[in-house]
Amino acid sequence: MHRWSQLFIPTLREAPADAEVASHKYLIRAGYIRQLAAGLYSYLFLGQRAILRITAIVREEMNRIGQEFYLPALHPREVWEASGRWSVMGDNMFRLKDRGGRDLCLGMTHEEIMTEIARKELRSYKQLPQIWYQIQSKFRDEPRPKSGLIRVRQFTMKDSYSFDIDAAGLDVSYQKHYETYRRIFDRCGLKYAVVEAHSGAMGGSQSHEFMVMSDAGEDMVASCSKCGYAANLEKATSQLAPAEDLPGDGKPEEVHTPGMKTIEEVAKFLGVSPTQKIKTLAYMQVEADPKAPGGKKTRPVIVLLRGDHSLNEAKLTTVLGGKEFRPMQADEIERVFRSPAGYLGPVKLPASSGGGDIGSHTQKLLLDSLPLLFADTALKGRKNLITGANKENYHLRNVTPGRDFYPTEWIDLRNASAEEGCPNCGHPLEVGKAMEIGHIFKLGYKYSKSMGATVLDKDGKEVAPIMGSYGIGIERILTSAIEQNNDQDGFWLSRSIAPFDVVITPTNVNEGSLLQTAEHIARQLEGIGLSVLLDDRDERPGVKFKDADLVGIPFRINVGKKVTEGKVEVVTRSTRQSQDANIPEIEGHFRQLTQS
RNA sequence: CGGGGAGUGGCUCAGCCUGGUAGAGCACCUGGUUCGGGACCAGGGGGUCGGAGGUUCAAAUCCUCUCUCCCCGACCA
Repeated sequence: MHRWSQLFIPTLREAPADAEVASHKYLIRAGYIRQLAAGLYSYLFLGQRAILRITAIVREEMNRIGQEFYLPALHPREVWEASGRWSVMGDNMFRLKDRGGRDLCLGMTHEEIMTEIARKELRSYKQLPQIWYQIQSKFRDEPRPKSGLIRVRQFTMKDSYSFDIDAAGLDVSYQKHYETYRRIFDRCGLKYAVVEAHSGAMGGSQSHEFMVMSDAGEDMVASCSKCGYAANLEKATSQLAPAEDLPGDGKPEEVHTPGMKTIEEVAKFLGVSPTQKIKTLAYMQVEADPKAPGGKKTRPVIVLLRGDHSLNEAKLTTVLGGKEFRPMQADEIERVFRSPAGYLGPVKLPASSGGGDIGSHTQKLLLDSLPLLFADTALKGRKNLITGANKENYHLRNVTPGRDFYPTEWIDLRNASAEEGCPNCGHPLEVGKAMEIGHIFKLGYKYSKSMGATVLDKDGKEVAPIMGSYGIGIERILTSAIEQNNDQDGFWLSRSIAPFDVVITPTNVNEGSLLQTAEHIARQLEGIGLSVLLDDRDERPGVKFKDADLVGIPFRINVGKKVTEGKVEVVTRSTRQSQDANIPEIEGHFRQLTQS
């Protein structure tokens, strides 16, 4: 048994001023962690015990489907050059040089290292499938570490990688992870949602995120309480109530809108709803091109949305095949639209397809740099809309898509929002903040092909294995548990991940009999496999109760006055329910408690 | 990187505007009284006021530069 008086559990009465979210405050106050620098934390005794219990669960479940490796955190540049990510990762990667001047980096993830092993060692389809995993530190030079352990620069990740001969095999590996993740998070006692995730530009056919709904989170999730639909807002879609069109059959005509630049101003001025307007957003796609001046090639990207909608940048990234984009600058807007911002619209705008006028000679020669015009599906089938006239102080009315302009593509580009209909069942969606604790991802051939990993298939042909990658943020299991289980006095963890199962609090250690009884109970409970923290400190009962409430241990036994009647109090931290138990029956009492 | 805030003992903070012997509460050490929800009394230890430079007879306080941390945004395979 562990005796509190001998341990280092530096609890704090007050939270440090710079802690904002519950998990940050309580991890510090409960003596789990201490900060070393921005985004870098030391895990003290209780914190490390909780982390160890979490990793034990993860390891146990992962061992059912995969094999644990241990990989270097320090990687040579060449491996990351091979996948192309040495440059892609930019400032997010910690980089250093060894004494010989060779470039190294600290691993942000381990796709490259695992694929390198596969490349060198896997020869035949007969060796597939493989699932390899590790539980290890990852390093990311975050632009802004925050919220205690939620976003940090060094953290522990369980990451696994699957190698299969074909897509059907990948489906199986993916499904195994899906189920394993559910088991892991269930065992950790978390309430979570599995959501469809944005899979990025590169070959990601399928991706799920495991999310804990929490205001401390950094993602937004749209969910339907009726049918269970849930998706990251980056990916979520919705059904819209039909919007009313303005009456008439007229052709586009200019209206004078002096100084009216925003959707709201124009709508109010003309007495229409923002839903009857087209919002025109001007972006510039940016691509590296050694031949172009400045090494960068740009192309205008124009996005049309219903006036009351907002652009989902993740969706636009997907449409652009992962290329970067940024808002157009004023001079670029003038050049493309021949109009200042505030009066932009798609009518008579040269674009890469559709029937609009193709402008000047030079533009024809630069087909490649013609603007891309994407229109959100919410505009499809609408008529008589209002939009900018590409002329200062003028807008156009009676604009009908498909007649007055022709988009390059109709595509879903808007953010779904609360109260819009679930795409599956139409029930109003809910949108809330969430913290990502796990992510499973079908990588496809990105790494095996770029790094040249191949095996021979049964026809003796060289083929690249198809890969998946699957991550769990170990610390985030702890932080999300605290975010969802805390009150004024502290937090409580599920027994599976708490540093101890039970804390025993003799109210006065100077009464020898109380301490002896507490020790006796401790030994008995350890006999049935519970881990016990005995608070043998010579402190007043109030202090010990406050600390016991603070540090996340799910059960407490008060050994006090009632010992004379042969009883102790058993308190369940989450509910604060207290029950008297006869000392000789304490084992049975706990057997029951810990089963439910 | 843009915007905002903060660095004074281990923690929370006052003092700064208006320059003049560094403070409080909690924590810690000693003794005593207490002992079921963060006790009380008495005594005590601990701070080059983030750092550098400057102004001044004199700087925690005024000026310049700089470092660090937090929050919002941008960013986030």
